[in-house]
Amino acid sequence: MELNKHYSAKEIEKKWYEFWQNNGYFKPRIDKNKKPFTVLIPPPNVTGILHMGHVLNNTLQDVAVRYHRMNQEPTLWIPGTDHAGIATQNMVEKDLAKEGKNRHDIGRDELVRLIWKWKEEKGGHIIEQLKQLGASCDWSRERFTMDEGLSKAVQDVFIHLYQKDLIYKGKYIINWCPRCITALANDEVEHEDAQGKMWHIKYPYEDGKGFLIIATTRPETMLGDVAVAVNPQDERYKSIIGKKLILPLTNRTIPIIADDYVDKDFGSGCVKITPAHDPNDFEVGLRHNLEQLIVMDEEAVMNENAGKDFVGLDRYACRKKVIEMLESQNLLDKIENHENAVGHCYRCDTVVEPYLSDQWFVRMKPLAKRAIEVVENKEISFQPERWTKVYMHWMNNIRDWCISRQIWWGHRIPAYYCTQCNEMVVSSKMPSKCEKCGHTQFKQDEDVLDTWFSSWLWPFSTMGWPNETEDLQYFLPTKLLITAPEIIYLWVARMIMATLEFKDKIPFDTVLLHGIVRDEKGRKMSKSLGNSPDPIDIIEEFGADALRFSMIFNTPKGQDSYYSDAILETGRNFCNKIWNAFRFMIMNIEKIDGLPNKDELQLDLADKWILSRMHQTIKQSREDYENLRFNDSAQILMQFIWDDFCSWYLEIAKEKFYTETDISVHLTTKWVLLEVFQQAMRLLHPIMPFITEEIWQIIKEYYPMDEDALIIAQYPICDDALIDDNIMSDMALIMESISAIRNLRKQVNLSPGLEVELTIKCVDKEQVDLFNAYQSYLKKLAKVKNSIIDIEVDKPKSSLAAVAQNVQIFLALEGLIDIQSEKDRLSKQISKLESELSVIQKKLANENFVKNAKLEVVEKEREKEIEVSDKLNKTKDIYGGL
RNA sequence: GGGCGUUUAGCUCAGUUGGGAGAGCGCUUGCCUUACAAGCAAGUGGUCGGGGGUUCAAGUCCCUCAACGCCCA
Repeated sequence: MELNKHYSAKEIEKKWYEFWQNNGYFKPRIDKNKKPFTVLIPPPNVTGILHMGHVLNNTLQDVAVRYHRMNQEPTLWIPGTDHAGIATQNMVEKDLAKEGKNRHDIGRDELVRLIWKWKEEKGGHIIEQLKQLGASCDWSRERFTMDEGLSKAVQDVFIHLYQKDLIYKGKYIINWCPRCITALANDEVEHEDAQGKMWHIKYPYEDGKGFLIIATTRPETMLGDVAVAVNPQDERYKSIIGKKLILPLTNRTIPIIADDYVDKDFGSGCVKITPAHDPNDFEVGLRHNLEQLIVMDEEAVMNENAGKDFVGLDRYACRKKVIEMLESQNLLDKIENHENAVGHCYRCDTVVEPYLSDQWFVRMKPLAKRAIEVVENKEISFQPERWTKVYMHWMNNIRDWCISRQIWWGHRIPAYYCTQCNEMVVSSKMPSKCEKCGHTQFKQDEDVLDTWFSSWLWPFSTMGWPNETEDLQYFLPTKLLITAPEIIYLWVARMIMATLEFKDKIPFDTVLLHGIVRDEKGRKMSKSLGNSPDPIDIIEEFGADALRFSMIFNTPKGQDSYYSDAILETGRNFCNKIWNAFRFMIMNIEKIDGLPNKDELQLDLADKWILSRMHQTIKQSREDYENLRFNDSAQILMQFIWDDFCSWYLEIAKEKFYTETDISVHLTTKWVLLEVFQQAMRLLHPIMPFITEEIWQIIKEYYPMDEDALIIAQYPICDDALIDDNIMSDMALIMESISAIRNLRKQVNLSPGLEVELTIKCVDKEQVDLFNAYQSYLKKLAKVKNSIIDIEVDKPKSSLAAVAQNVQIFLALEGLIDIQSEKDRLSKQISKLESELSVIQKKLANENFVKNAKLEVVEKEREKEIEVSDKLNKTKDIYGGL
């Protein structure tokens, strides 16, 4: 078999993805006696293209899914996309704008038709990209939030909640994006600290006797002021409550009122009240029965209520003009710098405007109650655990959810108004007759629902709800949700509430929250910085496996991930290492006919050692996968494959293949190589699915295995009986000795091929036997020609020496050593050992330590004392002998 | 203003009930040794942010200070 010297992912990855898909391996193998392992994809935006955040999120999910699938659990990963109301409509409106048109020119039906067309042609591109990444979703269950079934779910939920009085319509202050021309929910607003100004404005008293100073960061809203409020406890202002002020730039007079909401210590202690343009003022206005004067339109342009000087001005132009006019009238007291958090639309980054309008809301408090309980009683757990507090804090202070959006793309609100008497009916279809006035003409509510209003149903709408399906019975609750903390409120918390309300079940029992992907300087990746590489370019150049491994390896559980081209090399190099180890194995085993029976194996030290190490690795990797510590899993697997298997076992295998003549040794080595390699591929498959499937399938040609594909093969199970501590410690001595010899050689820059003679001074017969039995390892790995191995040996004159555990190793090199540098090296080592020993002895001399510490800790310390002092004496000995 | 988090090697970070400081990358040195130079081998490198406390024992627990980051108001 001819294999390339460098691993090339390109042809291999596509081939295996198709193989998996064509054989239905992504579908769950349902077994009613087993608990399924189900994962819900956080549905990406249908307009989205894959970015590094998706790579991290979906790789984590795929690792979990593949691990559990191999663990023979019925495993299901449900994929899909959401319709992303504002974002998707924006895409099409942008195209329209190029033709000089807007949505009103073409009308609602035509716009919606164009968006569907856009979606069918260009949407869902990200799904194909996820496949390139290797995502093993059950694509036969792919869902879209505007599918018929999911739309039915949205409608049913709306009607149900309305009937339970958990949905209401009303005129309230909401966050308004004047560019998207729609309402936003509180958590769709992103706050950024900005350096702004605080304007101190003089409001003259009606009676002409002086001014009251009002501080504001948004002077343009003063045109909508209907009062000024002070705190009733504020001694400074008690006497003026009830007096009237003249509102500058207008002809209106406004009252001074008292309200506890006012903070005496902030600004001047007097607050202008603008009920139609500030959420706090809105509340004050309700308490005092104040007028709600709207001075802006839906595009944040001042309307006629703002007065003739300002009508038609954009909010910022208006602000400028207000300031200029106040200044010219000498009504501006002072201007201070002031930092405050400014809300921005999460879709288009426009500064949002608090805006009074008619909207639909979900009453959240009643829904939150059980959602708090299931987290409190640990039915649902967040990992890392600290997110529990974040969740609880939000849930305990939850506010009503504004769900209506003034756009056209989305689920239209199932509310109908009689065109005669305006009676409202919430219903799944248009009523035929008004129960109030008998009229037969109705008009549907123009608004659509927030996209999250469909996403929060994802755990059960994807499984066929409102129909009572077998899927719902079997797969709900799902097991693991993997997502980013930024949508813990927008999505995670709401899914918990909805699933409890409509299915009386939790949606999932574990939520893993991961960090964000940053660039090497720690900056968030963003389009505007241009620091976000295209994952597809990376996959095409290096392969999905390399990308996946690098991401997993570099991302500790729950932490941010730092991406740079440098970390990609880890994955690429590891692929190449695996590939070449495999190539070496095939080249050698092809020359050996047959396979031994298991009972014919003649396992030697290295064979038993690598099997021991493998079972330790199996145990550890299982633990790491179970605990969602995938980076640790990646690390120990790399260590096992690269350091133990390649650097030690393969090197020893060379010696066996090249110099041993005993056929049974060759057969045993062949078997161990194949066994360890195929197991290693199983261990690594969740992280690197493609290269492992490729290699495993070829191994299968030489080493029969029952399974048809690695993706569904059994994940290795640790056999504790094969972890042999004696073997481990014998091998450790040999390995340490080899390293020590290599170190000695390096000190005098011996040419790498030159074979040397050694004297090895052991402490007991067992050691002598061990070194005698495995001289061949030393020969291959440390280029040792002959050795004198015994308990009583004369150390050669002028020799380099090293200590490995309690064994002294002498390398005779008469005339070659620089005595002084050797003395320097040894004295450095001696002082290190001395300080180590003194720490130990101090501990043991401490009565309290011996009295209080656990027995095994004290015992360990005593052993250490013997070990270190022994090593110290031997090193001193060598030093003295120079 | 409230909350959460971070601070360990030059860089990015692990370190799970307190008990001998680790990884990857980087750096130094020597090697194209018949799997791999995307490699091999040998090394260098840290008063675990400062201070205080609990304990026989603290990177780990408690208090405090500082810097940075995130979320919410």
